[in-house]
Amino acid sequence: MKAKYTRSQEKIIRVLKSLKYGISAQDLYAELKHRDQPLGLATVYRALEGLKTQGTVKSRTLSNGEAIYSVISHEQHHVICVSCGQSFVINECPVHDLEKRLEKTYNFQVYYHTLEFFGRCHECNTKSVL
Amino acid sequence: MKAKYTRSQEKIIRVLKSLKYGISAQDLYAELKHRDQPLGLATVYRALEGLKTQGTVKSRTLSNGEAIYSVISHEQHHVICVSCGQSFVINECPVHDLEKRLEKTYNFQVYYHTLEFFGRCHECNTKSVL
DNA sequence: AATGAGAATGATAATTATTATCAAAAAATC
DNA sequence: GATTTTTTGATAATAATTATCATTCTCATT
Repeated sequence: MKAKYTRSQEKIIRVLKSLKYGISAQDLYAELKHRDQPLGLATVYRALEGLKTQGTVKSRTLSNGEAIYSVISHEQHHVICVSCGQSFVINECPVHDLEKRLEKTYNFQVYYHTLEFFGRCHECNTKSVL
Repeated sequence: MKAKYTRSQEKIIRVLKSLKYGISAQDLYAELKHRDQPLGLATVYRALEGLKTQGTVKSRTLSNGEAIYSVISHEQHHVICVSCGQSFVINECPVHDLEKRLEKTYNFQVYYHTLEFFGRCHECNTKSVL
């Protein structure tokens, strides 16, 4: 287990920890510039990639292809409407037992998991929007 | 609830049902051509989008940004190595109770959910690959 | 302090999946 | 059968991500 981060990674961790929700790489790039801690876009991507493989940061990919990054800490899952795209956060999570079992069965070290429910929100359902 | 599909959508459903695992839009496009049922690429995307909002098809997005589509039927979740990218299929799923509860709490119609565990596989862990 | 090897960085080009556009073809409706 | 609407396909446009490569920084060793 190494624990050293590059300067870029440290900047990024600081920003991520200051945010309540995840952020895209592009927005992170803008946010760093805004905080007078600018990093090249390529560096942002590289640093995030590194943090991800080290298990410090997690990402979930939206359906438009952009990835949302956040530090691995508080569990936070989502309910997403396939019609309007709006998403709610949920905090319950019943998979911890399964997680433990998977680690044994597959000899796999689990860093984090994602759980997302897709469907239609009340509004889109009543509007019968397609 | 309408249930009519376009011709393209029917072709696509037929292919998806014949596959044991999900497939990307690009590969689906190639597969359709290969089966002498060619569709334009734009049509493939459009049809999938439609099937998704109707709740017939689900997708999960890989970290490289490409979306994997499959018919909503058998539950199938994944364990994914953040280092080598390999993924295993798991069939257990302990979230059905939660799902029912969410539908009530949020007045949300859940079509499907995704559950993915990210971490490092045994091989990458022992190799200490970064 | 100077040096030198290797890692990290940044500007930019290249890649790739997806979406938008728009005219032609097909289906549905009258 | 004419017309209106929907679907389709070729292709251009978009946008996120990755590759390239020259430059800069780190830091161990002299």
